[in-house]
Amino acid sequence: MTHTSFAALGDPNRFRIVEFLRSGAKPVNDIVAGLQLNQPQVSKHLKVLKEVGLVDVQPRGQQRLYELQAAPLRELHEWLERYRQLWDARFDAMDEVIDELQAKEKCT
Amino acid sequence: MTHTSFAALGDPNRFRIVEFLRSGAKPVNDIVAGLQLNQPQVSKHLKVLKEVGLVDVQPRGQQRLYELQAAPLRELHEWLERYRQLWDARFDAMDEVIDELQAKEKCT
DNA sequence: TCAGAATAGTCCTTGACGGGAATATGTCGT
DNA sequence: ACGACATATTCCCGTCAAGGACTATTCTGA
Repeated sequence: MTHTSFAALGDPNRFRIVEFLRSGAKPVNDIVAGLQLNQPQVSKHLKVLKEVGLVDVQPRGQQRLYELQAAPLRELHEWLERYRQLWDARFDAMDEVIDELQAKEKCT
Repeated sequence: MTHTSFAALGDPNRFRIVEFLRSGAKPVNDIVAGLQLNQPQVSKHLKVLKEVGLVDVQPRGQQRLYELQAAPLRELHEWLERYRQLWDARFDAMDEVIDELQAKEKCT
């Protein structure tokens, strides 16, 4: 569901965590140190982000690597695409370009 | 701020209102009827959406037309673009295309 | 100016959320 | 098995936001 992802990103600290994870998977303590947050709250926020699918965990020794997941972000992006006509004057032109790209794709 | 828009869209009913407004500006009562909500809550949600800039009002007789605003949506879209590499294999190719488009733009 | 329609605001209650502090679980090295 | 480290969970509390019901405002038409 799109709006649950929005809700998760609506919290300032979770938003920061997501931005922090953009540069790659990180263990909890990196987030704690990088964003100056307390460890328990980071774990709690990560739990929420995991529940909505925005991140996934993968154990690495005694630490857990949290990594952004493509699917929900792609979903949000697609949702916003449906509103593109509201601001993008080149909307139609852009559409054509995308079609061209996809056509090229099929040739490979 | 991007995360305030996310917060506003995180509420299920506000999300529905935004989707409902995608087809164009509408008076409050249309939203009330279309989404089966009570009028006061719709007004309250619209107030929130207005505060974060997602909608704007324009009086029309005794009713007020609420309309989606491009700026915040474009902002969200741009924010998500920065995460595109996470899911879009054609990311680099797409980047080139965008550059080309912007180059053409300057020529006009 | 009065009635009625469209919308906004207020008061209240309730449930959810975030933060802090302390504690629990789990894992590694020795 | 033990100690140290990394992370998760629990409890408590204060705050905030959403919905319901009611009321207030503003505009229109007669």
